[in-house]
Amino acid sequence: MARVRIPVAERRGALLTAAFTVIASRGLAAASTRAIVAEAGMSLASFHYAFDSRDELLQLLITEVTAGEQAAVLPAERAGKSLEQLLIEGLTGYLEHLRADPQREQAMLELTQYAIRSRPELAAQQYGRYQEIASAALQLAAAETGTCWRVPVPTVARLLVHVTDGLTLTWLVDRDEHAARQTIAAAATALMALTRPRP
Amino acid sequence: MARVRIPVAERRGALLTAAFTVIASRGLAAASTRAIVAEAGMSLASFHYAFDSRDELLQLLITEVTAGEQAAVLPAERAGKSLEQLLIEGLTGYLEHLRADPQREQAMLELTQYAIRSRPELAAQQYGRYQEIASAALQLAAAETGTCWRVPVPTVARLLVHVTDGLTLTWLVDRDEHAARQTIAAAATALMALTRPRP
DNA sequence: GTCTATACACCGATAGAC
DNA sequence: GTCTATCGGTGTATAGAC
Repeated sequence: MARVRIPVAERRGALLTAAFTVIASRGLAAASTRAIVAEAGMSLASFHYAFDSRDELLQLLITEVTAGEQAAVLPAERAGKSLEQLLIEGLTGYLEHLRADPQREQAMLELTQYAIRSRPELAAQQYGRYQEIASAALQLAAAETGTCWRVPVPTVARLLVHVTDGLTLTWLVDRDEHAARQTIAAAATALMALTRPRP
Repeated sequence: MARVRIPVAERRGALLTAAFTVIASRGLAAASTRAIVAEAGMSLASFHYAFDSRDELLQLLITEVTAGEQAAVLPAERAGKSLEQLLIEGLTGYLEHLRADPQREQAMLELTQYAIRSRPELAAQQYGRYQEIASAALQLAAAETGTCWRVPVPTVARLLVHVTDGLTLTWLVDRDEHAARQTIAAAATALMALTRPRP
């Protein structure tokens, strides 16, 4: 092994990255401490120098990875577009993100389920963050298109998160891009029923 | 142990049931062959007499459990109700089903993710079945309310499955029944945008 | 056919040399 | 601080008595 002194914070970061890589490529069940240190090129003992336990690493991984989620739902170029168009483009952008790295989203799902069983409050925090991101995007999109929501924005946000979750699960299962695009268009049309022009 | 001869088919059934019980209560990761036979009150050797491997049992469990899914989405009493009302009642019925046995749905999710990694075609079959059930329910509900769908029914069905998946995941995470009901109402309103009166 | 006993790989975690 | 070596435990699967 590479008998080199590495600051513990850096080691922890490397182990977190390695753990996510292993989970994404081979699943949470295969993410043993040994598999993680092999991925990171460290010895097994270094793992337990940086973390007390595998469980501690996984819990930290959940919070880290959730915090890193970006509001990728809003398209960059928004001028002159309708809200329905923004919804379609936003969801399509998410689909592209999913297609570009399916294993990443699958890893997120596995971590969520692990969290539900072992640390429910972490899972709740993760979903709270998703809903905040969705709320902000929905609010901004409405504001920029002279529209407002007829039901409370958090409720629409929750529904939008349902749609992205469903999109993720179903696409991971059947990889049917055409059906996914059709569904996105239908979802956007449906969501428009929850809006009205700004008075 | 209970040195009694049991037909192999019966043993397989008992092991499948026991496996699902263990997965629901303690998670797929905890569903070792030892845990399963303990739940079933058998010896470990009986497991490998009935199944070649743990993996074979899990694959069979996925197909069995999927086939047993019922179209619980349609309310029983439908006369004189609007389509929107039917959608609300159907989704609320699903929420009640989820609240009554959360661990069951969590087990289904864990099995789905296992299938995505190990036998994608099984997962695809599972979701295909969900979409068929949803399609049939949507078609019937529209027919009974003098309505028709403006987009292809399979597309609406896919969206509806997204909503139930999202409902499941988010509710398992935050157990917020009030928010779930608000979201169901919003989803029903939104879906109505995909209908028109029958000509 | 059904059991007990066991083989053998891998797990998380730690002791102790350096 | 970082390593190698090893502990005690559990995993899947099987051998062999009955």
